[in-house]
Amino acid sequence: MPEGSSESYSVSDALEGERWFAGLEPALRETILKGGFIKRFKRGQYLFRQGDKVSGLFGMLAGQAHSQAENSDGKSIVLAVYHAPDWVGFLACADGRPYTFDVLASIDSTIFFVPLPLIREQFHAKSERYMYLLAPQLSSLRKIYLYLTNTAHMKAIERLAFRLLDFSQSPWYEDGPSHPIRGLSQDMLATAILSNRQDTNVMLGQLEQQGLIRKSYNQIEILDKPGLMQIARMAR
Amino acid sequence: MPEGSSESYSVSDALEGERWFAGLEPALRETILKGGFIKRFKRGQYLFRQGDKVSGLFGMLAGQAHSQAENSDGKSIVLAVYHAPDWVGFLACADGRPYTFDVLASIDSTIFFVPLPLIREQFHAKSERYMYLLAPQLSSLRKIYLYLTNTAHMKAIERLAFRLLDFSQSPWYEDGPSHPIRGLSQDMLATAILSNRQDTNVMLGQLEQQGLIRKSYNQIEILDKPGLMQIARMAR
DNA sequence: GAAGGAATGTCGGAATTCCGACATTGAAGA
DNA sequence: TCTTCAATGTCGGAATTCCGACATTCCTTC
Repeated sequence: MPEGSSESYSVSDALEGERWFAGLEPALRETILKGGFIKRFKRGQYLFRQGDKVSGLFGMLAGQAHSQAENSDGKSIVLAVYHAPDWVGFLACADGRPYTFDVLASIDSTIFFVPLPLIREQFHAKSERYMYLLAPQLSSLRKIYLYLTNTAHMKAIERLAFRLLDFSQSPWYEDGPSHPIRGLSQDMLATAILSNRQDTNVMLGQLEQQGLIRKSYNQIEILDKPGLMQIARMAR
Repeated sequence: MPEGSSESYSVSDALEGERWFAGLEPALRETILKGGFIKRFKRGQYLFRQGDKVSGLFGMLAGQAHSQAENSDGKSIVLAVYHAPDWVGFLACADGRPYTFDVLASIDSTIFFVPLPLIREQFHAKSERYMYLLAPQLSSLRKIYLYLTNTAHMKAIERLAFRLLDFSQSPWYEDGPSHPIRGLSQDMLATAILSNRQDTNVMLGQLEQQGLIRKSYNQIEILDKPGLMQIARMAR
């Protein structure tokens, strides 16, 4: 994937594949493409941090990012994983309040940045467009309720299967391709399923044994989505 | 608490105490009060069910309701508790999609019902007002992220303390009074903290021993909010 | 006010999760 | 290539959670 070119047509191509962006009016899309610019993030570099003032909206062009939040003990948990061409930062952009969690590049990434003033001008100021900014958040809320309900009575391995599917897809839509999960250690994955590093390591081994995933250093690939769904009790 | 009178001035008084409603323009408040009506629900009666088409917005006048959702095993978990003068049903009213969870009266309740057509006419059709409908949802989303982060590494008793505080207050705002939690069995409470009936029973006994709560049949009263907050690691 | 069902209280053993310790492997930089 | 540090793999005992079983208490209804 050539991620060197910054001509607007390639950015456009990358982002048109994303449902939210593709659903905007052509003129608005054009304005956004003209008003934003490409930023590169090294692995571990923050797009924004918990408590930061809103800076804008981020569109993943290549690479991968993830969100995490810290509790009062200083332990952090991974909340979601973003792949190209997902957009990141809707919540804070929608209500203007500070970001509620960190988002950082899981691996070196290329990201299209749309500054807040442009967002305000195009969405907030034109109230009929405000809902575009909010719709993804409402769907996100529904998804979280579903997550809470489904994982409530699950064993750790079921939560693991559930989360692997979750992390390999867009946080906003159910369907779409399964990306490999890159740049996340088993330790970080463990925080996302309310488990621990050691048990997560063993459970990943079991899933690999069954041919459902392939794991390597800082990376997990989904091989058998239906198989994982069955373990995650999305069937049964 | 006299809940017999249905004259509009008393409904108005009851609902004015709620921040969202109080924040609307006076004319809009008046329209809502005129366009809605009082409904009474017996304990266990549903306001709406998961999958139902949106019917409208519900304002608690007296009593208590709670939301719950069922997983694929048919086990349900309690998600939130609503006291007067909380409003219920924002999410579905906001995006028009079916309700994502059940809401039912925990005890006999008096509720002010605002039909969907009126909501559409007053909020959706006037796009500058649409954000009023959405703001509570965004705050709800932030709260859930906070919840996920905080409860991730907690022991059951800490989650219990956290949830007792949660359930005794409005789902939408941090501050406000601590209501007693009524009509919820220890079994139902257990589902909300990912624990089981037996252990929840013992833990409630411990909290009562410490003078933090008072429990009785189907009811729990918060006696020492700061004490519970400390256990819930909202201090420490 | 008696009967029936739901909710609470209590035990104890099984299953699961937690977590320190230590060896091994992989990646990045000098 | 060598060094260093992060990530993975593996054990085993401690702590916690799960859950069947059964007695008791409380509410509701007839």
